[in-house]
Amino acid sequence: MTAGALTIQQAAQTTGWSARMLRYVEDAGLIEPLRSPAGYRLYGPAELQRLRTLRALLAEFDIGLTDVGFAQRLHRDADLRAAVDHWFAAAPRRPEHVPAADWLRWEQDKHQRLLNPTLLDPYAFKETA
Amino acid sequence: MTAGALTIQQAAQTTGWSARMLRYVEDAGLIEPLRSPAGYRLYGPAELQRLRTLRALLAEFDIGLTDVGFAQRLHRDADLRAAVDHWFAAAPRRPEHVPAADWLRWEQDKHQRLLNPTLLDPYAFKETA
DNA sequence: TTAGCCCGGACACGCCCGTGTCAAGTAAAT
DNA sequence: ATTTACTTGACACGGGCGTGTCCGGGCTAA
Repeated sequence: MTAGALTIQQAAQTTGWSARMLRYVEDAGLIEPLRSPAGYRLYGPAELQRLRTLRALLAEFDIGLTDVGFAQRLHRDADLRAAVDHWFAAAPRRPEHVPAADWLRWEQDKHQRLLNPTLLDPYAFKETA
Repeated sequence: MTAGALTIQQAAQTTGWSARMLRYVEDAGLIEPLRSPAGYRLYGPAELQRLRTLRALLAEFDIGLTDVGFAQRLHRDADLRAAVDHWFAAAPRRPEHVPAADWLRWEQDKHQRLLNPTLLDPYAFKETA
């Protein structure tokens, strides 16, 4: 069995994680090793490489496992990705060279323009209970 | 002043957030309203709309503000985005129709193939202290 | 001027994240 | 057969997230 895949302890020492964390990473859905018939986790070279790069990723950008988990969700759930992208697309990216006061006036003007009786009042709030 | 932009309390009631949360959302870097000369937050229609869609986003997908914050980081930091994408690209997306045992053998074979003396041993771990 | 908003800062509190450790049961190695 | 390693499950605990609340001080409108 020492042939092709490493056991969790060996994988831990070879990647710098702890065995506990390897299970935790698996719970997070990030790296799910194969199992032996008896249920032992078997880490192949691909998993080991991914574990190392994951470590580097977390360290280099100071992010958490949950962040990568969310990125994975973003990566897989097209609806979520679309919704988030759409939200960012609505960002009021005011140009830096416009003084805040002027931009406020422009915002106010836009508000007036938006007060079209055929549209809902943008100030209204309906509780989505 | 009741003309074009709403004060924090009004914005809160009109969007369903609390004033406290509006400040928190601002701290998270997600929605940063303009300020009056005296420092009062001024929420325009764009901010209000974004606040509402943000609420819907969090509720619909059961995600947190930090998740959206991370998505924003992903959205802005090209290096981070590239690193994360690269990590996902290395995912061992084994096809579902291949039995685990066979796939393990394939992995082992790949491991053997990778044991090229010109490459680093994929099992090696160097502490990046 | 006085009542009512706003500001930043802080304390509090419950819940989740990351991590170690321990326990009871099963598999592997010697 | 015994020791070692793996499994799941749990308790613990420091830190951050999400949120309310209260404070002391500045702004604003009646």
